[in-house]
Amino acid sequence: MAPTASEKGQGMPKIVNHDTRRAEIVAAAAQVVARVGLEATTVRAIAAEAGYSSGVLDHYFHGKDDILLQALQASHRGIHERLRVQLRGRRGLDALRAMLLDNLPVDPQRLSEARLEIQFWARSLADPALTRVQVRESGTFRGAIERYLHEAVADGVLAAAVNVKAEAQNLQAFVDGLSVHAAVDPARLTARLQAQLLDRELAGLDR
Amino acid sequence: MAPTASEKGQGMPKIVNHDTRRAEIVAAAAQVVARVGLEATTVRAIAAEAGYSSGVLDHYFHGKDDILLQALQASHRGIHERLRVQLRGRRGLDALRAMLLDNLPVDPQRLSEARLEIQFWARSLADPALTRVQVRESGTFRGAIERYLHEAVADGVLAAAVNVKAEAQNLQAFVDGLSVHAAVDPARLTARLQAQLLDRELAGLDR
Amino acid sequence: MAPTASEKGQGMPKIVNHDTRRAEIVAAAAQVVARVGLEATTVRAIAAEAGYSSGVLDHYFHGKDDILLQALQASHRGIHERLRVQLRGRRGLDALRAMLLDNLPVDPQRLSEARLEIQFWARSLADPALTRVQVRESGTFRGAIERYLHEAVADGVLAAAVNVKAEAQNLQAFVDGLSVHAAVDPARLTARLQAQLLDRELAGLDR
Amino acid sequence: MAPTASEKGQGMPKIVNHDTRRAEIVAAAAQVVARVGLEATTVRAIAAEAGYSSGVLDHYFHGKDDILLQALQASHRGIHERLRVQLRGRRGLDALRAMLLDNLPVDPQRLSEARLEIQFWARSLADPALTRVQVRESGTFRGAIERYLHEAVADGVLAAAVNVKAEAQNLQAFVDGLSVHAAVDPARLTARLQAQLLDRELAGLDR
DNA sequence: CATGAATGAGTGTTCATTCAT
DNA sequence: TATGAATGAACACTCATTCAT
Repeated sequence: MAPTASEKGQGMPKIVNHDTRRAEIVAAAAQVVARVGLEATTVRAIAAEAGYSSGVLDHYFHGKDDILLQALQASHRGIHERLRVQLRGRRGLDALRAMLLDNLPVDPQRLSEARLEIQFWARSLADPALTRVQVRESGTFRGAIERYLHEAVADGVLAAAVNVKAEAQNLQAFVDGLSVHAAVDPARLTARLQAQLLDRELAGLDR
Repeated sequence: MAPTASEKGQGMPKIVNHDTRRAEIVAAAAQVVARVGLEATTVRAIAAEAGYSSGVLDHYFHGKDDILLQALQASHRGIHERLRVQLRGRRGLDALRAMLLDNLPVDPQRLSEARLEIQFWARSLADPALTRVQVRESGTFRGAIERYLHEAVADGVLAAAVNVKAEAQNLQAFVDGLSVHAAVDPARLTARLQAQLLDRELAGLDR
Repeated sequence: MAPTASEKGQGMPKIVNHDTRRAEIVAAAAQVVARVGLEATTVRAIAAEAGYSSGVLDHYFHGKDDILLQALQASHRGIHERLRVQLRGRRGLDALRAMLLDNLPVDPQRLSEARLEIQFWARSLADPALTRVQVRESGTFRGAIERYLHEAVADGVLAAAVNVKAEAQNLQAFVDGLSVHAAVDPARLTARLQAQLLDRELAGLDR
Repeated sequence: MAPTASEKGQGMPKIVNHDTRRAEIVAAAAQVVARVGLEATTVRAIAAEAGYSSGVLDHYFHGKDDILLQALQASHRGIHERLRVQLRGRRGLDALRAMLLDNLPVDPQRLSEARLEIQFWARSLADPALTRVQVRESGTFRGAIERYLHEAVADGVLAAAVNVKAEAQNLQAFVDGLSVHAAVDPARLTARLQAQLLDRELAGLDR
């Protein structure tokens, strides 16, 4: 079988796929931000993480802010894609629990995502453009929670009197707050404990 | 006759109260951090906010990190003091609700505190010393929640079967998460809405 | 049948005329320099102007300085060629006026040449190799002025007492100075005004 | 006698005169530009020339462009001041000759000024802000020439029929053009020769 | 004690150059 | 031959820190 020339590390043809390279660097940037924080993230560190020299970034991005914003958005896209696959065919409280659990730092990958997100929360407080991105993302996520709650009501699992919008907001606040606590103190808030706390919070819905 | 040493511009050695001066500068630092974020906070901006030249900081602190850490701790002390006064003689769910509401960004002062806190969450993820401060503070706060929950159980307001530790953790997560959301999108999460959401969350305890 | 080697994208070795390609790129470089100045001229901009990728330059030049020097010399050659055609069969003051007028930025092409020249004046002050080029070129031009002045004397149009060398230098200084002024402030120094000023300057010769 | 503490190099009081320091650095910048050209002028070279570290510039200027523009304007101011002193009480052709001669690179100081000016001509072709500065300065200078020509007419030294505006423009073009030639080829255009050429040009006015 | 001038390391960014394809 | 990806040095600029006054 002929080897696929598009595989990484091969003697690549002179033309590289820009989107691929961009994704590579953006992933490296996300790693660095999650590891050392936004403040300590330098373009040199990103380039080194990606295995390139600092100059490469110039070919694929419009400066550092561009890279960082793309790193945030790539993280969001990754989460969305994971959820899309994971939640296919599921609905109501089942889907809701899965989605919320997926947003907790219960494993290294999700911890990394949470750490990244927290960094950008801080920055977005002083950056209107970033604020808009966060507000939109947050709204999308909350909308999904509301949808699943409505399904639960339709399925008769939840009382029709439930204030869906308020409960959705509270669940989102709970999950994001628990993410912070678990990110700051992972030894105490184990994956198992996080799941238990989530279930307890969801149990509060039956009223 | 005693000379008024507090007058400015004298040639004689000034007798200043170090703690007072430190507190002044630390308060200025907290203001700046809350306003522009940790990344954009410069020692010159802090000095200017306090009404001094940048060099003064050298006399009272061991560098920028020292100032910032003290700013965080001063914010914590301020909150504790406010709660001490506010909660005197109160107990159970009444005290719990008051304490949690005090921790939400429902007015400019509390919004400023929330903004400051979020900045330090981000930084503490990459700074072990800061992590310890945050874990301790967080534990103290959670301990207070647990105490009030125990009182509620003792008063018969809450069922004895309630898992106090878990509920305390969840309430803290909820409050911190809501703080972030309200800080990022204050237009949507008004003070009134925050209070309603808090009451709804507390209502979930009655089970 | 002979294959058309000039078609793009062929796998076979391309037969290109090096001198033609060089001339193409050099012309592009001259355009860029005239438009944005030497400081802002990048090899990528030159390549883009010529319709090639930046790497091509490597095949035809010994670095950026080589391209720029050739651009200057190409501009000089272009002017010489234009004059050769334009002045064929003319002599004395008639030829002199035509030559000097040709050196003023009275139309877009000549303005471009003037702008290019001014850029290189600046650079030649700090680059001995460039200085030599400029001194030689300047000398050639001044020699032509002197030749036409001699012809004018021979034709009895100019007094034999005229100091040809001095007048030639002054006319050249005048033309170059006016070129700068017209290049910097083209709105004020219109083509028409430049011609009038030149004629006035030439009128000063009748003494 | 008590030493004046404001003298340079002394153990200066903690307060330095900002204007003095600025002038110092601007003078250093002008030197560097005149010596190596605008392109090769770095802030580090300017700082080194002034005897400071690169960071000082931050205290006194709004970036490199600010320094360079001030260097140009300082050169202009220096020339104006020198002329003001030199031309006091003089008028007509006498003042005119003195002013024009002062603008030729007849000594190291004036050569330096000419070299600086030529650098900025080049840059102003691509920098509208700089163009405005140059056009204004050029206009002021030409206005002075016109004034002296008018005086010469009033004094009966020059024919009333003289087109003052045109002659002023031509004299300015001549002086600037000769400045370039002398700056590029100082060995050929000695101070003595420049003066002779200027006198010859001025002689052309008598018509 | 307070000042603010000065330092210099570190940053993001630009870009001529190289070279595998 | 032509490409454009990759390099890495050089740059302007920021800023915490130091310290003479």
